Amino acid sequence: MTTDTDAYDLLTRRTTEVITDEELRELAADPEGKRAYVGYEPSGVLHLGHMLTANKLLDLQEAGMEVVVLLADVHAYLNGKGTFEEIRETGAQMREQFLAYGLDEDQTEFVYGSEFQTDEEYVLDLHELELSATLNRAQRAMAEIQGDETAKVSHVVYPLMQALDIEYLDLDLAIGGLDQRKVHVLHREEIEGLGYESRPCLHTPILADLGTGVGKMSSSSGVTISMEDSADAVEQKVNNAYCPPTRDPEPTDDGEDRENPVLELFQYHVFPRFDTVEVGRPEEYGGDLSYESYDSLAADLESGELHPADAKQTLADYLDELIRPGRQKIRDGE
RNA sequence: CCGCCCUUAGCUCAGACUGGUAGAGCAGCCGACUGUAGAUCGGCUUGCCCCCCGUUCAAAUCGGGGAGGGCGGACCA
Repeated sequence: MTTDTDAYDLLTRRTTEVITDEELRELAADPEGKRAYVGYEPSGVLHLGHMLTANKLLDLQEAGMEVVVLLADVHAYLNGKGTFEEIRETGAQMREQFLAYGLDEDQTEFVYGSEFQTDEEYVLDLHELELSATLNRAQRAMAEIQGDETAKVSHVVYPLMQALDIEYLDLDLAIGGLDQRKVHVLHREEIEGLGYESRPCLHTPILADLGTGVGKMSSSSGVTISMEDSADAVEQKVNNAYCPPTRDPEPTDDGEDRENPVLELFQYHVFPRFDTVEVGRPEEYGGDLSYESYDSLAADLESGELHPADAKQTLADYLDELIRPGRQKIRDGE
């Protein structure tokens, strides 16, 4: 049994933005049976970015909400990710990996976009949106998501469909990384013109690039950690990560903001899934440590009590544990 | 449909006018230094020069054809 404030806390913890706070509090007052979703373009392997929003889904399930995972095959197709056959297939793999990661099969509804996005009613609503939304607006919403750098007509249809999905999946809440922000705002501002009600949105952070702490960790340009990675690969990637002993690294010489990706991974991936974090440390450096919260670990890293090298070794071990079931599943599937 | 511009290393581009089988910066990799990474220093890798045909002893470079990409083509100024 949870109280209202507990539910609100569960829903909003480790998010960077709530739109709007008022609407979310209303939802948190009675979350039981309410529906939330995240949409993913099926891509080969589940990586840390997917898992980050999945962690939020786990929070929502804990609060009693129903969770819908949209396997956005039509969206992926519109974004030039391959043929429908290929996309559907990777969608099925993705579903398995989400389950292996820890989503409860009985509490999670997996839906392919193509199951409803070609219904006549949907398509006609889409056309209505095309009529009311501005090209410029749709393109800006799409800018962060778009794969192909040359804008196609499909790219501008894409965010409009997302706006509609939130209605057609009968949701009470939309979840997404902060890169989905403009799409969600588009939904909120345009959907009412069709006579529907806009929904609140919750945005998770975008993890910083592992190697530099600058910009976002991108799966396309290489260094993310995915379920395909071996324990050794995880260890190597983590060990190569940028990790000054602080939560707020100095900006680069070019003035770009930097994060500490190692701490981010502790905060958003390790602590949400483990109650305590044990650091195995050689006697010569002071012996083992144990943490029950992200803050205490981060504080020790800043004070020098916890050396980055030990933090990294620990992080690699825990990430590997998170990934292991999915990795096993991938191997069994081959 | 017509016109102009672009296409060379993973990325941004130089080299083309005055043919002699290719360069820089960044990235990447390796090593040194730090009990991590970064910074710093030292070293290293990489190319169907978009494709085809032609001229030539010799073509990234010149000529022709083609492909892909970008931009433009009412009026006003």
